[in-house]
Amino acid sequence: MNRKETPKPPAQSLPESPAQPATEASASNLPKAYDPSAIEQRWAEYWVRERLFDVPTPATEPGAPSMERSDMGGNSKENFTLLLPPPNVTGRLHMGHMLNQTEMDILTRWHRMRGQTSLWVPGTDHAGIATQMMVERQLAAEGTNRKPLGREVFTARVWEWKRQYGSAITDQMRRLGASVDWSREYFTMDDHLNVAVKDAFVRLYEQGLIYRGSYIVNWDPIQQTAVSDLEVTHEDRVGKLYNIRYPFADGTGSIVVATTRPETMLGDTAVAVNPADERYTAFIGKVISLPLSAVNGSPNREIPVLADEWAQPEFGTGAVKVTPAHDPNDFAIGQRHALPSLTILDTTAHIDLSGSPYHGLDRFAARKRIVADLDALGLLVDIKDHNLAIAISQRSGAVIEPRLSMQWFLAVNKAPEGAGGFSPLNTPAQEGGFSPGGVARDSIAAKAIAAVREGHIHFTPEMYSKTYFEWMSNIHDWCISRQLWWGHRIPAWHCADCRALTVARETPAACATCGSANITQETDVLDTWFSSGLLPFTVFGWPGTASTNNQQPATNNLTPDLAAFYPTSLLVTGFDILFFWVARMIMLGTHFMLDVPMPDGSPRKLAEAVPFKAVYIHALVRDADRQKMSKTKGNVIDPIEIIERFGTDAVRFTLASMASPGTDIAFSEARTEGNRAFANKIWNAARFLFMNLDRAREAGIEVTLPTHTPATDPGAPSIAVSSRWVGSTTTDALESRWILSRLHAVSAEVHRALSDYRFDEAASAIYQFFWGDLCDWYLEIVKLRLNFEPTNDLPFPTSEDAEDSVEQTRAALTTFVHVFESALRLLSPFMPFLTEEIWHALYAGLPPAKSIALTHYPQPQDYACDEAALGEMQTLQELIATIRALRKELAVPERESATIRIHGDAQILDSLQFSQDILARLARVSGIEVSDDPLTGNNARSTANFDIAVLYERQIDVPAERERLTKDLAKYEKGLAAAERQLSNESFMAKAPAHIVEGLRKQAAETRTLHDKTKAALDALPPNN
RNA sequence: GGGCGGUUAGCUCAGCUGGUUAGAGCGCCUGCCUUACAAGCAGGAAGUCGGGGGUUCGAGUCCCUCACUGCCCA
Repeated sequence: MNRKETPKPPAQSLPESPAQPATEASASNLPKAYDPSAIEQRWAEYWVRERLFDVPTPATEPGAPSMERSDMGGNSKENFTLLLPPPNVTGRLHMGHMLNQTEMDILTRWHRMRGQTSLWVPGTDHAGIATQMMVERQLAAEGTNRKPLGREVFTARVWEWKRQYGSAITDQMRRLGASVDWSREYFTMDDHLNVAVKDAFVRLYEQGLIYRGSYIVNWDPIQQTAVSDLEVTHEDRVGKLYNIRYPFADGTGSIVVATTRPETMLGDTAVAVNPADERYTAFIGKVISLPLSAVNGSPNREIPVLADEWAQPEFGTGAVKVTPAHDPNDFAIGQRHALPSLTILDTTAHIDLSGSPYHGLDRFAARKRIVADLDALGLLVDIKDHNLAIAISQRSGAVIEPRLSMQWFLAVNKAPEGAGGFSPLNTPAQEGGFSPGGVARDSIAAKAIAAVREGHIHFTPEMYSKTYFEWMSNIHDWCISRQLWWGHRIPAWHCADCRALTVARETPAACATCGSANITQETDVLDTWFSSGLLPFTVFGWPGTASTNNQQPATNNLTPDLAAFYPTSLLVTGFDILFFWVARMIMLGTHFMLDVPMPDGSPRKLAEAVPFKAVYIHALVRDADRQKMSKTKGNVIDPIEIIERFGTDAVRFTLASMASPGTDIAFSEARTEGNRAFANKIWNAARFLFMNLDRAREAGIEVTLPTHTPATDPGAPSIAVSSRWVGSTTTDALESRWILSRLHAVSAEVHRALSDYRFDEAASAIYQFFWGDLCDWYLEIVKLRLNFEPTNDLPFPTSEDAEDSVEQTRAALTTFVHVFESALRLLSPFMPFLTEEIWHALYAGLPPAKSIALTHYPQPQDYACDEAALGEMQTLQELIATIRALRKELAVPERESATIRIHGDAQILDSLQFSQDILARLARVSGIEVSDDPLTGNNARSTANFDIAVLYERQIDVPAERERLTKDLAKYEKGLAAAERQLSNESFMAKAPAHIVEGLRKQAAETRTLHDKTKAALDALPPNN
């Protein structure tokens, strides 16, 4: 490899010269405690600068062998592709992002290391309202607003804002170590994406799936735009229910209506009662003189009483006022009865009724005045407290004002039309309204439902598919227009002469209907989610017709990138955008991509038209008290601040280890601290390794570092070549055979866990292995084998002994360094910074690959599994633990050695013979006596396999010992009783599977032994004091 | 109102298709500065698996029911 491309030597650990021998990784210049801040920035920059994770567009035709280059690491042929859910360009990194990106990064790094072409595409979203708000806030501070600036100047300001601040969140991402392909970074307002959005819009329009019409929409009076149903939240509040008397025009009486919004009475065009409500049947058809409705001194308007099922007899008085222009339900009633719609509120929710005394009043001020005036007229019957759900705009917090206005809709339940043909308003469905006729076959929604139902997209956790179906089958047409200036402007032009619409990809010169040049472009922009819903194929160049340099020419819209990377493998996201984004990507992806042929030219099936094959929905990150983080509560945890305190790796590891599907994460600083300790543990294990490599070098012992065969493809992982130590033989030391077997097991476990998105299980398996197995046991034992002054330890050294000792040290150190390097690779996707640092230090500036992230991920088949070694080691561990516990109980001073006496079967005694040195070191055993008889004394303990005694004069704490033994005895008695009950149960013996019965028998026998031994020990105990 | 979750050690959470005596991290108690690591080492205590009922040879796991709690939709 090109040495110039190796990173600048880490300040902490790498020697200045990159040309040091491999074994010169040195412990002397590594600080005792791991300091993440000293290394993270450097590696984050290195990964980006060296473009390590860029994936070029495949040069060959799709499906060619270059994409299936590797046979290592199991089933690694398929590409692994995923899209980063684009954060808002206005955003700042929060814990949700960090969890999301940690999970994606772990998976991407894992797949990459397994040899798959792994492409993770980053980008940011232009976030219509949010971004417009940022700039409007700036303008407000300057004492102006967007109106006097005009649209062009304003959008230029937004672009300027984006240029200045738009990379804040991606800069933060770099800090997380996200292994994305930065060369493919996009912004949803990029030119080529704009081309794609326009193209998609025009196609949908031509298919008759986009229509324009006047419907009730959720109107945000602060932003002065329509927002979709999804952008509205409902809050339960205590409001008032006003009962108002409406007198009949003929003076024969009155009817009392109930309403929560009296100010809208100015726009009433009817009163509705239920046809079955006998109280009112006589009134149907009567005419009301609507109070307060007079304008310019004219008489009050007259409105009818009509019958409609929607009026519920049990609600209020059973009679409801109907305001079609300001209530979705009333609008529906208006449609049914052909009522006029009277808009009495302007876009800022002020009364707009010239000549009325209420004209110009804000809706809430108008309410007060109207209620007071009604009261004065004696028409206010009463006011009651009433629980109601208030619709709030998610963005601005404004109370939504349902408003009748001209909007653009995407018909989701309608089959597309063959070609062209705008069918105006033939689907009078609307958001918040009623979608007639269910879901049409071939409709956008139908395909999206089928994609999941037929298993082409799989949700994890599974239950989210239920939520998805529930929503999809009740879906309304999607209001896609927004009255904003920032966003993809709708490619439609209005003709001032013939009023026809011209919808086109390129700005037309004249009206398509009458040829008039007197045309103006639609001022509305598209809902941000419309453009982000297209991303899974537009980021890969669809439709392939534009001439910008990012674009690839394509026939039938199949660009080389689409051929190579579509469908993407996975989407990782939170459930909060399941409908906003996930469902819409599925709808738009299946709709558009079904028209794009497969690379071999065959028609694309639904299975290959989906935008992704799997969706992993992750949890919400809450605070330590399980409270949802919110700015108003002030409990927001800033990931950057946490990272600065604990290090990125520790935070990543914490999130991963708490990420079990289905449950929210209560972010715990204590656990983060624990994982920082884990990082430190690894750091120190590395120091220990380096120290011994130093010593070996000084002693002239040559140790071969793990080699990696360089990858032939750029971006492909190197393969660790480990033949010497992988095939461990029975002549190798126990701890070697054991630790390799553990590596075998943990590799398998991590593979399984990550395949199931069980980040928690994968993290815990690695943690357990690295700390529990490697550090606590293997490393302690290997200390025995590392003998750099061979002759000193032996009473009568011979040259042969010396050679043996050197060989033993070399073998041990070689295994150690290989095991450790494997463990680093295993951990790397979870803790990329720490492992990168240590790995480079190990190779002393001459690493066999540019990054540990480009090496091979440990696979079970890389490590020999030695069942005998596992069993032997387990017994040894049990022996040591028992001796340690006994010593503690006998209060043997920590540093003092003691003789033990053991009673056990031949196998145990046999293995003991080879493990004397281990016992000596790990349990401070100075001598071993074998006893033919069982041991039950004060200083003895029993397990199912052996009895052991520590020969030490000091008396034990008799009462404490009695308590312990009594407790144990009770436990054994209980267990024994349970086991015997089972074993004497005929139906159990008849029906339970053999291995269960066998297991229980064995267990019962062991418990019996323990019980008897414990009983004996208890009996042997002298009386208290 | 409709739907979907959750309730396991002091805290935060695992526990796969029902199967041997329910696990982890943190915290807690005790003893150790054993030259990789005190962000450490060793030992230890701690759970009637929300209540009740049922199915089963066998239930933390399946079913019913109640309680509490969270979320989504209206």
